[in-house]
Amino acid sequence: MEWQNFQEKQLEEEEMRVDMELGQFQNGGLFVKVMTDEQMELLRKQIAVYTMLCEQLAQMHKAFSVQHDITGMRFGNPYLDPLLTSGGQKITARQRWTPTPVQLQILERVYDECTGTPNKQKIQEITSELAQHGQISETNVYNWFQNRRARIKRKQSGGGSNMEESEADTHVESKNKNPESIQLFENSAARAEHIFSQSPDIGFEQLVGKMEGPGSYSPEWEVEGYSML
Amino acid sequence: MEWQNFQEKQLEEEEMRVDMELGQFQNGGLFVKVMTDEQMELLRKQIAVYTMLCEQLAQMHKAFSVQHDITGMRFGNPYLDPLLTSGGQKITARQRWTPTPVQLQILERVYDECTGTPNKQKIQEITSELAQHGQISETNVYNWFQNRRARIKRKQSGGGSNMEESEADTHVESKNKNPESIQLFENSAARAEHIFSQSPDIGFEQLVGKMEGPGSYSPEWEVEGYSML
DNA sequence: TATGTATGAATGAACG
DNA sequence: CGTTCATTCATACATA
Repeated sequence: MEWQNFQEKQLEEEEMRVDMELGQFQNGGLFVKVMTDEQMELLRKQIAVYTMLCEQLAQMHKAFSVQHDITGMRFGNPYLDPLLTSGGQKITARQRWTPTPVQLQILERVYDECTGTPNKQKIQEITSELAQHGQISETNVYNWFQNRRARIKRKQSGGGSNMEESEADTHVESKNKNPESIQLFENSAARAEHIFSQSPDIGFEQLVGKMEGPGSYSPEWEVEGYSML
Repeated sequence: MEWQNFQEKQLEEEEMRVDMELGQFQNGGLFVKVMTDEQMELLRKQIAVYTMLCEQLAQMHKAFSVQHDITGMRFGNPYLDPLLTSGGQKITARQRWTPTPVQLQILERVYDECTGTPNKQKIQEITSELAQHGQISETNVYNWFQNRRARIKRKQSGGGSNMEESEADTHVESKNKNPESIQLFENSAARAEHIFSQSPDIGFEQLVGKMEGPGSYSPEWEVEGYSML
C-alpha cells in the first residue's frame, strides 16, 4: 500500500535524525549514544503509549480476524474472542495465584467444615495459615470460596436436566445464541476484509503475532542490557 | 486491583534497573544515559515495529469507527448490540450491562469529581450523558457507584497484603521459558497503565487521534530533539 | 502446536 | 451500605 512506503520513508528519516541529534562520543573504546534523563523519560512514555495502543489495537485486529474467518468459512463458531480485559482489565498480562497442593488441601478441609459463609475474620485466619505454605492473599482466599460455592451450586442445579448455559458448555456452539452479534461482526468482517485482505501483509501478521504470543518474544525485541519497557 | 499494585511495584523496580544498567556519567554538566550502537539499533527496530503496528491498526480503527462506534463497544460483547439490531429476535438478551470504555471513562471521572453518593438528580444526569455512548439505565449507574464505593472501601480496610512477589517461589510457573522477555513486555504494560493511571482505556481515543492527526503531535509526544514517529 | 478444561479474578446485580 | 450471588473473562495446564 501507499502508506507503507510512506512509512518506511519516514522511518529512514527518523533513523537519521536520531543519529544526528543524539550526542555521540567515545566511552571506553566504544562509540555510544547519549540521552538526558528527560529524553529517556519521554522515550519511555512514548513507548508505553505505543505499547498500549498496539495491544489494544492488536486485539481488535485479532477479533476481527476471527470474525472474518468465520464468515469466510463456516457457520459454526461464533465464539467471540474474549478480550479487553474488560476494561482494561485489561489487556495486561495478569498473573494469577495458583494454590499449592497443600493450600488446596487446607482450603477444602475448611470448606467442608464451615458450611456457612466465611466472614472476614475467618478469611484472615485462613489466609495466615495458608501463608505458611506459600504466597497468598486474603483476596485469593475470598475468591476461592466464592468460586467454590458458585461452582458447586451450579453443578448441582445443572446436573439434572438442561445444562442451561453453564460455563461448562461455554465452549463452542453454546455461544451460537446470538445471531445479532454475528451479524454485527459480519459487517465488521467486511470492513476488515476491505482493509486487510486486499493487501497480503505478511509482515504485519507476524508482528501482531509477536504481540499476542504466549510470552516468548523474539530476542530482537529486547534491547540488550536493559529494557525500555 | 491487587495485581495493579503489584505491577506498579514491578514498574518501580524496572525503572531503577534501567538507571543502573545504562551507562551513566556526566556530560557537559548533565547526567546522561548511554547506549551502544547495538542497543540503539535494537531500540530502533522495536520502535519501528511499534510505529508500523500502531499506524496500521489505527487506520483500521478509524475505518471501523466510521461504521460502528467501535470504541464504544467491547469486542467480545454481544450484549448490548442485539437491542439495537433490527430483525432477529434477541433470543436470550443478556441481562447484564457492561459499560463501554467510553462510559467507564466518564463514570470514573464523575466518581473522582463528586465525592459522596450521587443523588437521584445526579444519577439521571449521568445516565443521560452515558446513554449517548450506549445502552444504559439509571439502575446501571446506581449499581456502578454502589459497587465502586463498596469495593474501594473493602480494598482499603482489608489492609491488604497482595501477591507482592511473583509466585516464582510459591508454586512455580515452569511455563516461563522466557522470563526476561515476558517481563519486558509486562513492564511495558504496567507502564502504560501507570501513565493512564488506573483507567487503561482512558485516552485511547485521544492517543489514536494523535496518531492520525494532521501532523502536529503534542509536545509531550516528542522526545525533545527528535521525534519517534 | 492446537484445542479443551479447570479455575482465579473481575464485576453487574441483588439481597438483608 | 455491606455482603453475597451470578456471570463472564482470562490464564494455567492438560491433552491430542
